[in-house]
Amino acid sequence: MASPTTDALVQLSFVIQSRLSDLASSRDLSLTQLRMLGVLRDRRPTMQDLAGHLGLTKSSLTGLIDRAEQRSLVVRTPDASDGRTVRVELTELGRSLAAEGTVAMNDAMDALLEPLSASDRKVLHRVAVRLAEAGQEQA
Amino acid sequence: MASPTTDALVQLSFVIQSRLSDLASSRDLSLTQLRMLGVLRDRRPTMQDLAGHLGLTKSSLTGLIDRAEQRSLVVRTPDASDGRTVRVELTELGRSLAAEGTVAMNDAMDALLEPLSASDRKVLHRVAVRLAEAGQEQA
DNA sequence: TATTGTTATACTCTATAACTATA
DNA sequence: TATAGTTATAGAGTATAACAATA
Repeated sequence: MASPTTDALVQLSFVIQSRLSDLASSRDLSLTQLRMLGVLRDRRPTMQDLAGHLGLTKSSLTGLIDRAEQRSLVVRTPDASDGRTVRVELTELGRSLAAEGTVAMNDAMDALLEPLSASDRKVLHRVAVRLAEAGQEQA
Repeated sequence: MASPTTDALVQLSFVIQSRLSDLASSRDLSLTQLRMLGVLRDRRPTMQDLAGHLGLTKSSLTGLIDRAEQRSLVVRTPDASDGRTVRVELTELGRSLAAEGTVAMNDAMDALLEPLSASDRKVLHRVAVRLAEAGQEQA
């Protein structure tokens, strides 16, 4: 048997992912696309950097950006200083979808956390920050 | 901007999913297949029930079980009392993989939680149980 | 008629390997 | 040669709609 804490944490992560997935697909986005839009809100990365942020190979990213570009969510722009490099940025449409997605995410998480006491929320916040940092460093 | 708590929780869920994914793919399983094996550890469900547990359509499940059956992880068995119904159960190989996966999951979660104090773990446990329950009821 | 499951089809996501263009 | 990105190819996962078999 899985330990009770393992089980609860894993289940919670599936609950969160499922909320995010629903929220994305109600806007005809995949979860990967929603993450990608989120990353681009404050960056104009190269293809390779973006692949790194999302944990994808460069060829996977090519396809992802192809589909997003077809939908006018992002554009590829040449890099002035290196002819091999391509930078990706949001279009206006992409930016508004990204902003909308962020609001929806906050609402969904607020709803999920609603049953918790203020002190539990505080602890959860602190613990989540710490674990997320530790987890991403290791990866 | 996403609220700090939303951000941390969402990131944490991605960290957990990524750990689980790694753990699954090191055994040549997808995360969905690993979940499916976990569900079958203590059930012998119909195709439809299993689809419900995993949040998939019946046709998606047909493909998933086709692939798992080709790898001898599960078997389809006819239901004695209803000729339309198919039940799915683990093979010995599937059962040992499922058990191994559970152990690996516990180890991975223990490693992730290692930096937390005992009291933080206690709160996290209680909160995760509560949120996971609430989240799954709603779904 | 209603239910259970499969098939046909299509699309997204992902990867590996080979390729092109630039440095 | 090395790096950035794309293309070719393949397979998993997912869904919708049409179908077959059973109830």
